[in-house]
Amino acid sequence: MAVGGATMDERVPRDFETLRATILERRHSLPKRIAQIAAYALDNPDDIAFGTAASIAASAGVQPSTLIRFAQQLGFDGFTSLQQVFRERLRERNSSYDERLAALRAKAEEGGGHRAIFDGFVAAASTSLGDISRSLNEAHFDEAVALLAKAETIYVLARRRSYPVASYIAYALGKLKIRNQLVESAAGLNAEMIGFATPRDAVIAISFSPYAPATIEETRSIAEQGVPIVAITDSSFSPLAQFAEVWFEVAEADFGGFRSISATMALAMALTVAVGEKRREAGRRRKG
Amino acid sequence: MAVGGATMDERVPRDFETLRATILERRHSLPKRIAQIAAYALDNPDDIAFGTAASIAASAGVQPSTLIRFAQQLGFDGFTSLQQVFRERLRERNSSYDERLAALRAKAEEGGGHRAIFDGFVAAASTSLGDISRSLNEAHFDEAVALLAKAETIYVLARRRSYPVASYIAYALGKLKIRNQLVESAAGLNAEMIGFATPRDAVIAISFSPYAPATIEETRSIAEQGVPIVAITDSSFSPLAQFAEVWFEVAEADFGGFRSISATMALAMALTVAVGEKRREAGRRRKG
DNA sequence: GTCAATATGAAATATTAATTCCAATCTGTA
DNA sequence: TACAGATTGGAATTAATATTTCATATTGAC
Repeated sequence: MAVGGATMDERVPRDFETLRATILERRHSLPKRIAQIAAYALDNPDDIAFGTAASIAASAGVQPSTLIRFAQQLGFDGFTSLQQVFRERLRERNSSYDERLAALRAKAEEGGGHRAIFDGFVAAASTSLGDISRSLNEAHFDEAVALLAKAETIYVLARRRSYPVASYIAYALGKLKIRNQLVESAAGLNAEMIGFATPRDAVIAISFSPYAPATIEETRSIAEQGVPIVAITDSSFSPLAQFAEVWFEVAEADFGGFRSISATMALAMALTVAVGEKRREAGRRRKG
Repeated sequence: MAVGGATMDERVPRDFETLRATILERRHSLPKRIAQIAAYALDNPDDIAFGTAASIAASAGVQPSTLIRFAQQLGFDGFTSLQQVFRERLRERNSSYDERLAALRAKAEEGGGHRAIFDGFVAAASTSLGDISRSLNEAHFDEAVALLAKAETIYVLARRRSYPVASYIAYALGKLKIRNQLVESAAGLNAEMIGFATPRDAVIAISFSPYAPATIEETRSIAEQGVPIVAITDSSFSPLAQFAEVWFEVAEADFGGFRSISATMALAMALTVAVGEKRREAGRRRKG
């Protein structure tokens, strides 16, 4: 019908930035209450995204009907469609890193030069760090630190892609004078090495899909000896999770088929240093 | 009524992480359709935040009533209160990257326990990535890639703190089917290993202050054989710089006496993958 | 100051969405 | 195989929310 068509003739802002620009442009020609809700909308976009017409109107100090008139003045056919724009904004913000990564991937694939590859890895690392920073469970972290701090020897277990992390942990533990054993015998003596572990020791096991069979097997075996295990892995379905006293799920972004390990590294370093701190504290208490 | 009180007694997850943990914990004891919506919720948290019960149920392939039962099983009194948790998550996420980084750093500095240690390492890694992203010399990068791409064997040389980077490079080169040799003989045969290198090979040497003497010594020795060297190090005064055809200066931020290695890792991965790309291209040209 | 046009408030209504209910189906057990 | 209990689907009901309407107030031009 023609009436419906009429509203479509106007340029209805489809994204937040356009909407924002439109509001700012018309700001001075808007009636008082409409201007009031307009200002509120730009100041509290999240409230518009999630609130109800009634709750938003109340917060802004106007009537719900005013809110709808505001939406209509901008060319929307009601509050609901105006709200969509505010919701879309949140969704996009949220996925901006993923999109950036996707863009870089595309650029690298179509031959955007080496710089694109480099940027891609930096972006993957940043994304992973952001994710882990949001998702780390503090209680688990404390638990893991406590468990590792009281271990006589910390065994470190990892293969393939995770091996660099293990070697870094071993290096850092060594610098902190914490007895540790990196399980990586070239002579094939891993089983024997693991055999020495007792329940007074502890294990850090690291493995990501596709899980290196050797890591799984060794973790199982050492778990059966009653040695407590801290696992760093990539999903709750990981075979490591079932053996572990505490486990961390780390989601690393990938680029060009290679996953970042920055988040895992950051977690590993934090664990190591926190264990060192805790030991120092404990040592001081014993002496003092 | 007592029924209402009963639901409040249970620990209702108030934040997304707790909710997530609760779901994962009960995952196996949930009925089929409930488990289905549970998996959907964790995979598509944004949809839960924005959708209606009907739309979400349809996307997940269940009935709206199932969605409500799911919420109730978790202790919420309905879908609406479950949804609040998902919305809150989006609001929190929303704060900008820089703001969060600044917050992390502040918190880490004022020493707020274990979480602060973790935040400190994340902040250090993020800072380092930002720095390298700004300072990387593209021409040097291209040069290094060209040099490495035409090598018969790539020797990788690093000790101590840099060793994890070397082992990761070796792993990645291996996956890309690029012949390489990680110089790390436990049997003390490094000198012999290096002896095989010719000017048709190439070296990636990584070392940061305080430079591991072995790395320096081996790099000198291999340079004298006329093998071209790409170095990753931390300043122009680095002893590695003088031997290298191309060298990168990487400034890593530190926390608690431990430097990040995220930037070095990102550079290493980018170099590796770029070399792989270049070889693929060259291969195609030769065949086509 | 009066009038018309515009804007606003508040309640009524229409719409949409969440929740409940009950019959049907599945699952495990005797 | 029969049964009880749990689970599920789908319609009916209830609650909530957006929108419309209309009376009232405000504004600006003459």
